[in-house]
Amino acid sequence: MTSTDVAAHVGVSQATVARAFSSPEKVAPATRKRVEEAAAELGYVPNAIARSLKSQRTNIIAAVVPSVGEYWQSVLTAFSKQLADRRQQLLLFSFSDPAQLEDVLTSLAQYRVDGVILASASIDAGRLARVGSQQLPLVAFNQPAASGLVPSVSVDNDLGMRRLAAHVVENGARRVAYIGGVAATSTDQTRYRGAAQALAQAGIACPYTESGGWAYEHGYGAARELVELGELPDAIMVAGDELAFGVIDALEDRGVSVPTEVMVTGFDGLPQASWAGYDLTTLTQPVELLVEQAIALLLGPSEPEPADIVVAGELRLGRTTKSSSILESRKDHG
Amino acid sequence: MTSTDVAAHVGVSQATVARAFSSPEKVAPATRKRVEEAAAELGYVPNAIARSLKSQRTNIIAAVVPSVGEYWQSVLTAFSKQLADRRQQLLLFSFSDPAQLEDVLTSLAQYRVDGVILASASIDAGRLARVGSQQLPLVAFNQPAASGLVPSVSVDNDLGMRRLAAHVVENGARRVAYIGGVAATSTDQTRYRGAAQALAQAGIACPYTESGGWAYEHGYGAARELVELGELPDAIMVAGDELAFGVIDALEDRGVSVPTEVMVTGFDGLPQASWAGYDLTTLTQPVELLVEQAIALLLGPSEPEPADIVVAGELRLGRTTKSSSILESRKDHG
DNA sequence: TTGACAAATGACTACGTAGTCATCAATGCT
DNA sequence: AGCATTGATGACTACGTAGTCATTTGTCAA
Repeated sequence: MTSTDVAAHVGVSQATVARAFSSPEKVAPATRKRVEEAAAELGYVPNAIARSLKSQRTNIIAAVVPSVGEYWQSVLTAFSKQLADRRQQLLLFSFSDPAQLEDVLTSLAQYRVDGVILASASIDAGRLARVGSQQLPLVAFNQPAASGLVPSVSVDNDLGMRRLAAHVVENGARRVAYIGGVAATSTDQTRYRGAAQALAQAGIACPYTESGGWAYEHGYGAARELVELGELPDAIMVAGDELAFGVIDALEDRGVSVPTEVMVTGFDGLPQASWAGYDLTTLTQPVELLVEQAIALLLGPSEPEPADIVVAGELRLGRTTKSSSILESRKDHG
Repeated sequence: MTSTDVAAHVGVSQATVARAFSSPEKVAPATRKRVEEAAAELGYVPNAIARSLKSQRTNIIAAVVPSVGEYWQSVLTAFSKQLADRRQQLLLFSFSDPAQLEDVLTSLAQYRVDGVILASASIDAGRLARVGSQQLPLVAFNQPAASGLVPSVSVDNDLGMRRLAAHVVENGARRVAYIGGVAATSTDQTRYRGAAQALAQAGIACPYTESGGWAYEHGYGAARELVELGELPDAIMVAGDELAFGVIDALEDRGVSVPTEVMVTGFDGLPQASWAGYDLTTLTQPVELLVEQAIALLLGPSEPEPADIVVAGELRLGRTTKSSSILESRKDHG
């Protein structure tokens, strides 16, 4: 069913049918009505593929996202919602292994999308630069390594971790451990640096442990090791919320009470952080705002300049760092 | 950069360049090599939009999914992964309100996708039938109401709930309450019916409480009310895992111990159900398998027939229904 | 009444690709 | 040598739309 079919049915030209849909004001009301009725009757809907070929715009935004991880799922949700409001569609390219990225980017290139959201901590700078050198509008999402190479939107990892660090110090932590995700990623590095520097100002060291991933199990495993080594710190700062959930569960499984014996902080502000079961102290990322900025860069009037938009997150205070606990237990023992 | 440009550069016809990419075996190796080199040099990539227009296949599958909910996010992940393996892309259409569905389906129709996955409990049968009456391949995912109207793939809600019910009865439950999601959805109805019938066979009534949604907060709220009314049952069967997490947290917040005082079961088998913090007894949906079936129906050689594929889930036994507890506390009191 | 002008519509074409058919050269067979 | 066969390639065209330009119709003012 094409515009030509409808045209024949109504007795007008194909051009008029096309106009009735793409610029209705250019068609006489009576004609428009007849066209619309015929279209409805015949079940005609304009073909976006053909339109895209003609207009060189697809109204499709591609998102390249890791296929796992609570955080990325929530980001994706936000993108999908906000793009729908702007009548854009989301074409999803997910990958589980950075090695697949090459393939993904290749098939992405074929679709002539209007823009690309590159969201993953595990794309190295070289590849990033290569992708960015194409002419297609690109925005890196929460990927500190992108800075300078391609336009990017990120939460302020450094500031966020500093705030969290300040918070645990205020709450009496004197010995702090840090559990990271994947040490090779810039996100991990930036967050750790923020925490370490802030703690250093308070004269506190902050040993880094790599958990090897960003999932629950990684956090669980890393915390279990920490417990088994003995020497538990007053607080464990964790690089991401999902990791932190694992950390908390590992601690409590082994009879270590959170926050009474050890405080825990996360990072991301996932929905689950607010669940009563965890009630995690974390840095909530303003996901909706970040996504809004990313979309604005992509769909903005001009080509996105390689600017780096950094947005501050919001400190969420949960039960995992209740202030009294450590101080009191310190008194008990002192 | 088009195939024509490359052709001019190499000194062959556009047709040869096109062939070099779409059916390389039809091009002499030497020619192919020259074409590939020129393409690489010029940065030419075939235009999928134009190809789609010509071939009438987009290699794109649309997924219509609710924009919220842990369960749908995990389903989406599975689809995205499995479609990538088959060199298909996923075009995402999410909606937060069933009322938006009309718009979503309209814009979907424009994209001439190769198939549609309709995944939501909240599409009524009438609308479903209307969508199905289009000629485009469609599969309803976990949507019992679709039965007979459009091809569908679902987990066996009835059987699953029966198994869970049998399990809690074996573990000594005598009074059981059911917390549903949205009573108007067929998923909710099917699951409740399964539980109620299985329990009835054991002579146990199973009052239904609607929580009003499928999210954590809904479960939390419903359980809180149950506690405040007093009269706690031995077990609470919950229509979905995410709801169940809320139920568990609400109970424990109010000092009701799970499973010692009240057992809790979920449904879905979300990743979080395996997290140590919850360790929920639930029915794990074989999501990968369900997704595989759905894709097979869509991309299969023939038009999908309105068949209903129902796959059994797997019982996951967690700590939330540890057997001894209720029986022992019963003895203590008895 | 007629010229000027705007509104409405139609004819035509390009977007980039891939399939059909035709053409041409090289090879094998009698 | 002559002819059929095969492989490689080019010319041409359609896919469905929307923009350009030309044409027609209607309206208004001089």
